[in-house]
Amino acid sequence: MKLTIKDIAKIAGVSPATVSRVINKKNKGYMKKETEQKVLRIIKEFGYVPDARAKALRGLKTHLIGVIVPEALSCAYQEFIGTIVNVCYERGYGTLICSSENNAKRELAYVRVLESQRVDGIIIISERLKAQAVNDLINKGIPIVLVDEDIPGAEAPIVLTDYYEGALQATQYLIDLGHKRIAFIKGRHTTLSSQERFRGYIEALQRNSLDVEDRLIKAGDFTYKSGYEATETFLKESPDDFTAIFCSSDLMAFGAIRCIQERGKNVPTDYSVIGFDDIYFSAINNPSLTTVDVPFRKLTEIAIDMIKNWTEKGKEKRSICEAKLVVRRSCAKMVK
Amino acid sequence: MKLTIKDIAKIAGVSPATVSRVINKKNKGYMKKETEQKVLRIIKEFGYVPDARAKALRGLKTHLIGVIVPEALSCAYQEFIGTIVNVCYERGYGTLICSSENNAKRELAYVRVLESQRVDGIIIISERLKAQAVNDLINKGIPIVLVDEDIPGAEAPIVLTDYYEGALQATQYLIDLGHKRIAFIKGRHTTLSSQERFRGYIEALQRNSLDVEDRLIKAGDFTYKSGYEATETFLKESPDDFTAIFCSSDLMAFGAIRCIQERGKNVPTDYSVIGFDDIYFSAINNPSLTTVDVPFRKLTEIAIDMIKNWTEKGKEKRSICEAKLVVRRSCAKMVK
DNA sequence: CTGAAAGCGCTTACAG
DNA sequence: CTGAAAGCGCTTACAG
Repeated sequence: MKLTIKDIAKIAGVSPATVSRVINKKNKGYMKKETEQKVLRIIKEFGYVPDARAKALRGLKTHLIGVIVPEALSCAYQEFIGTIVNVCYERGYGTLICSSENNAKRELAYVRVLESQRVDGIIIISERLKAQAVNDLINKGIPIVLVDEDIPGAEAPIVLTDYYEGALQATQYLIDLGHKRIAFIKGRHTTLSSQERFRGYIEALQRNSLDVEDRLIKAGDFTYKSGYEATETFLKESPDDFTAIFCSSDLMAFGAIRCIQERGKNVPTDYSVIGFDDIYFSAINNPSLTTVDVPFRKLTEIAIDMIKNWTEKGKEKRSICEAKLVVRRSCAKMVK
Repeated sequence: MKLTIKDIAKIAGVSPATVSRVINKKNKGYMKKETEQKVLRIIKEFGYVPDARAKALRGLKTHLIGVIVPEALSCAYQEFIGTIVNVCYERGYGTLICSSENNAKRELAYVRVLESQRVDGIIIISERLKAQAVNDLINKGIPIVLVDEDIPGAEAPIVLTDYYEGALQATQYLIDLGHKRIAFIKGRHTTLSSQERFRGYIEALQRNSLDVEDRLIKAGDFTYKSGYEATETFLKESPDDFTAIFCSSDLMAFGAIRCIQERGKNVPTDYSVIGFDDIYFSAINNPSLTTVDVPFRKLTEIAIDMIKNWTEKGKEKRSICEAKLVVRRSCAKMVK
């Protein structure tokens, strides 16, 4: 038995328009107190909940925000998703979570879903979406905010984290600890995140007049496994050529640490390891991980506010959040 | 410039009805091939995406599923959320993620949102929602599936994991390893999950004629911190009275392990530790964690299929999934 | 202070 | 094979 505004109107002996006004608190003060009370009582008694779709059809907001992330089962994005859900709730939005699973087709399918649902805005983390697709959406009046990845040519506001500066600090921290030969494991290098982290590493070495050595730089893809394997190679090829490893993600850092430990070496006394992201587990790991914090909540709040206060010229907004070094116990001073 | 079906109809020189038929592949074969082709071409050219809300208003499905979890920032639920998003995609649904953050008011607010959005079904994990609220929803025609927590009196199908059997196996595993004094740390004990895990532990001890000792049983709340603290107490009060700890969650197990390690003892040679959930990090932790796997994907698939194939009598369905012991390296044979 | 009527963007019998 | 018309559940000028 699904109730409509007409049913409530009939029961209350008023018109649907009046019920609507009560619900939306329109004509406040102009309405007879007793009419309002009666309608309110009946709504409550019968458990009537207005149809948001009908409302939205009339031009009102859907109060839904769509989110597209690259992966739903990776730690960092999971924390991001959780944070978005919470911030959306605080701002009065429901959250439609979509994961492209790094698949362009799937991503486009989700974009269509979000468009057809007429969400009030979309937060996108994507390294493969075309500028054209983003601009089409914006031209149709759907606010889009890019997070973490820039899409050249897209006329959408963007919220970034200063990964470059974060990586610079992390590397400098290792250098200050006395490390001169610092290995680096890249993330999925098609991403801006990975490129920026790498850029910060290089810059720090150069500022300190340290050599950038190709054999101390390996490709990875942000996963535990890739961190483990890259470290395995380092350890096999040049075990005495480095004293620290900077990993582009915490997960890779865990892989690196595990690999080192399994070979009977110690972190941080034999090798220092530093990560990036500061996921939940970094504080729990043994040794706890020194890493660079990505301010998920801040990013989310800015992105949602951009959607909430969307204006035509808002398209050009660019916001950059700070990434802070979090010192724990996976790095030690060089003694020799 | 937002397009409607009328715009497309006008451009194509046909009626909205015809456009609708093309989109929904109605009257297949009865339609002139060239009309169909033309309409399709124009839809594509102008990037027209039908309004799902208008469709739904006419009585069609929204293709949206709502999910209510207790916490959005806890590891196990994050994996659950990620899995649900993926399974929903596979089954053709968008996913509206809601987190009650263990707050009854917030949970009810979300229930209203999901109802107002007229989702095709709701998956609920809740220890506090009233049967009345669930039944109201069902009577309004919204399919509900309860997961993990039973709500007595609710006339909704339910999908459970056999935590009792899982805990029984885990405890038996420790006993078979030679452990006779096994400590236990409960989860948030208002949950069925925690109670069932505890019940399995007790049953295993009794089957093996081992004493159930109150001082070896402590309260916890599933978190890392509570696992750490309970272990701290065990170690202080009766360090020689137990040789293994069974924790009601992996997170608590990590806390236990960390606490033991910080006191200079070893896991598993001094104390064996076993967890529950098998979250991603369990395989990565050092030592890797022996635990009981909760089949998230299976649970999700069953729940979504129940929604998809909803019938009146489906309300009585009950499905119980198996929880399997996953042996890793945090438990060892007793030597003394 | 309140109601009747139009209309949001669709789909679907009903005609033809 | 296709169109005109009604209606899904709301809100909002427009009247009164």
